[in-house]
Amino acid sequence: MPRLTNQQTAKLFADIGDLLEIKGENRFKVLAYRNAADHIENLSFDLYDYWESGGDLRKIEGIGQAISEKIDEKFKTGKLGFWDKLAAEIPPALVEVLAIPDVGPKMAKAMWEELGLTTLAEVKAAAQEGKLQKLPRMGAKSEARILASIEAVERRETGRVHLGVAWPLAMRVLAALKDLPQVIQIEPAGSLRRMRETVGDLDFVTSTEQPQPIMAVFKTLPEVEEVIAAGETKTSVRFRNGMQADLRCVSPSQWGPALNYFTGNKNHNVKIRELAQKKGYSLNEYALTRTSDGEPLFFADEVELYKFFGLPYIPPYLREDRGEIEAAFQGKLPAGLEVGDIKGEVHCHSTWSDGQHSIEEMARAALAKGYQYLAITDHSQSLGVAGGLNADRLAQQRREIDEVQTRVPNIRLWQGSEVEVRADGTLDFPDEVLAQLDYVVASVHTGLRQDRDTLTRRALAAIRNPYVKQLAHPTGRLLPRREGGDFDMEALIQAAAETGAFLEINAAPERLDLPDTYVRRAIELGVKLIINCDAHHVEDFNNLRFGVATACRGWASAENVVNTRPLDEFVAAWKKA
DNA sequence: GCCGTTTTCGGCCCGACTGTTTTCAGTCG
Repeated sequence: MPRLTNQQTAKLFADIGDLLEIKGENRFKVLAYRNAADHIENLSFDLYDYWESGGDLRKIEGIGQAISEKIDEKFKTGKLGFWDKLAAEIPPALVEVLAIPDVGPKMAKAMWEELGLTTLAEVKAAAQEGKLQKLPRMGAKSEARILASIEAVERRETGRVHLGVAWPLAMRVLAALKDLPQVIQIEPAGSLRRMRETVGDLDFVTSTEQPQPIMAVFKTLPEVEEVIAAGETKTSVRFRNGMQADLRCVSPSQWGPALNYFTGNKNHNVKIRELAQKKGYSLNEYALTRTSDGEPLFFADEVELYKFFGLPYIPPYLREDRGEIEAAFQGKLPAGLEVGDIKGEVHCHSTWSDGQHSIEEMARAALAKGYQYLAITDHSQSLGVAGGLNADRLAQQRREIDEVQTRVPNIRLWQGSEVEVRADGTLDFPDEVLAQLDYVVASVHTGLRQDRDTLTRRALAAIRNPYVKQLAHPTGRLLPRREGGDFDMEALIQAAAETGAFLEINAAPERLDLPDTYVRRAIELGVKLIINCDAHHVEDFNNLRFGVATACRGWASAENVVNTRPLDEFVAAWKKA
């Protein structure tokens, strides 16, 4: 039976939720399916493996009797009778109609029932012909907006972007607003503040007594293409790159709940609100209100808000409803780590292969970051497109590294290599060449479409090679869209735990690989993690914040990340079992 | 459909903004 990934299983139940909503099913039932989908997507282990080895599906939050039976049926037979029945009632293509911004379940249902439209293309054609206006509560303006949304979807402008796009944009907006005299506090919120690997919209929250002048500047930023909505306290715009951004203004006394509310994620907020309810309060984005007499309590910051519930401060990167509230109650939140904890890196490139800067420039840039050590790991011979080095050139490069070391003595330099794991599972250099290198990184760049067994065998061979200290970007994914190879990640993580090989958290924003959910699993199994920028340019060292955030989102602390250790201790950690 | 230190039944988070309205439904976050 074809195995399903967590993402595929989650999509199945999310789609069921969508179709049930269009059908007009009880909204809590709809919510239950979406909630189950969210939890499945966030699991730190593979659901299919868990099921296959007899794990109790109902132990997973959000999964009860009905959904566990559906998972069982789907995994066992590859089919789901409930889905087939539902799909016969409601055209499944409506899921993509529902994905159009400004089209919700009511509209999708009306388009289908009254106009017979079931696909994105059909809705677009109808909008162009002015037919949508025949629907109730639908005028020319709504029709035009829907058409514009469809075109944006087709240009792929409404999807999510990785942090390498979202972060600099958010920083530019912040820079333009933060010094305005009316601004008391301002923060980016939403998934960017949580440092999620991809970001859909940008959210900004500001505390002020005078929202209008701030929103006026926001609306006229050079990046703004269109003002979508502009009210008393909220403005929404679309930037030229297609991203939407919201600015919300609250008074300073409301800052704590507001920042918390707009940071999310949604399910974390729901849990916090449930806590409020149990204490006899109702929480909104402005205040906590006592249900009995309507008396509001204000919080000037998030620390005070969490404290009210008897909780320590929960950092934004943990707020994903992955058990952080329960852990906080038990005093078991991970300590996390910071950019400044990283003492060196062992995966970067120079002009010897596809890097933009010389070894000396890279060394000086790393030193300027305060690093104690750096390994230059240019590509190996078979990666021709990236100027991979053969054994002869490696020997030449060794001489240059030695020279640079004498000129830049305050950082320890190593010669490494990012060695290709070839399609047949062998490494790109024989052991006698690997033995001459100070540090060996193994990477699977090619053949990522191979089947699960083949791919997994390749990666395992690399992990188990005695000279390989680290597996780089283990899944091979490229954000925001290309999924990684179909590796048996559980097997890779276990092998890393057994051998002492490091698993990389590649900090390049298009990778962030290991993904945070696997980071968490790796920590559970005692794997030593390592964060590298995979720098091809001196500026790339600034991506470290994304890698550190990914580690934190996977519940890491400094002790789980080997390159938080100073030089001697780091070298001591190299020993493999 | 899920869930339970008040419960196996009866709850399930809340507000801003828009468009087409004559007081509010729909969508979003």
